Amino acid sequence: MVDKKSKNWTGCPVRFGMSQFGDKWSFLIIRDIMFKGRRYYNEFLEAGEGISTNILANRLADLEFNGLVSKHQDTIKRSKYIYRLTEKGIALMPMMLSMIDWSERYDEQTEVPAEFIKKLRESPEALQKELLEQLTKDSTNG
Amino acid sequence: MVDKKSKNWTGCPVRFGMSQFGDKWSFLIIRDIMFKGRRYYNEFLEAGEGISTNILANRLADLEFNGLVSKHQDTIKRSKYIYRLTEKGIALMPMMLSMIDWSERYDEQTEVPAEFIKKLRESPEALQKELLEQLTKDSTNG
DNA sequence: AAAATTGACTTGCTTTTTACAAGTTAAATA
DNA sequence: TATTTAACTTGTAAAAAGCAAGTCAATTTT
Repeated sequence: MVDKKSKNWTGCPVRFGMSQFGDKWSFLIIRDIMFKGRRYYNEFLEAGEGISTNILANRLADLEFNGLVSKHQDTIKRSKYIYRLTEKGIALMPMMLSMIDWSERYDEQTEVPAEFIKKLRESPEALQKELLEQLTKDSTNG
Repeated sequence: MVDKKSKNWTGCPVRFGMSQFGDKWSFLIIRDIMFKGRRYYNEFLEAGEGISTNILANRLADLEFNGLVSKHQDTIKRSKYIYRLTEKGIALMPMMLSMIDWSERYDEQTEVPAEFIKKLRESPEALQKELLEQLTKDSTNG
């Protein structure tokens, strides 16, 4: 959990960030939506890192509560819920890309595609625009 | 703790990042060194968020183990230890600055100085260079 | 030189979170 | 009508965090 109760987590920007999305699983969920096109509870579960169902539900609720993620019923299949990044969530993209850039440098076993990293370093604006379109286009649902 | 045992945390850059610095306290320690000029155990303790002594020791050890932070005896007062960011740690600056930029936007009670945020948005290179000099100059010790 | 203090932890114990397995519920198929 | 799918919830054990107190070496003070 990312702290809710406790004192005052506003003010300092790093502390504020931590209170909004500052735990491992939140980052991974944001990654899944932002870069992997995942949008359903099920898809997050199958992400590979093995998050537990209760933790996932909890983190999605936190992220929604903090306004980073929105939750809507799927219009076609009403038993499903679509999770999306809000504008506030999408605005984390530069931070996420910086992290990716860093990890590519320091993880010897990085799996970041060479093409992606090249684009990130040579024309970050273009890459960001591309990713943003992916996030926004959104296949009619919700 | 930021996971040590468990499977394979390399590969995915977000997952890798989480394994290297992916918890609240680690971020706050990095902030303290990077932006507040703190370098001693004591100074981290007094940071205001109230980290426990054992957790602080543990996180510093993790960060050192991961090569983000270095630890050296203070040359003047040998009972003290100086903690610094390594190059690898310093390389997180763009990510930290992106987070600060984001928080300034979304935290209504942000305390980021207007001057700082202006510089960050108008001439990020210059700001980064300034901050870097602060980190590198380093008052003769260690 | 002895006593007190500083600085950086470590230890023990309680509380809070996380992880894992199993169960529930509504909606959509078969 | 009976299954299956999708998204959770609940219960419980294990791990991590938080808190207070204690250790220990290097200063400083008396």
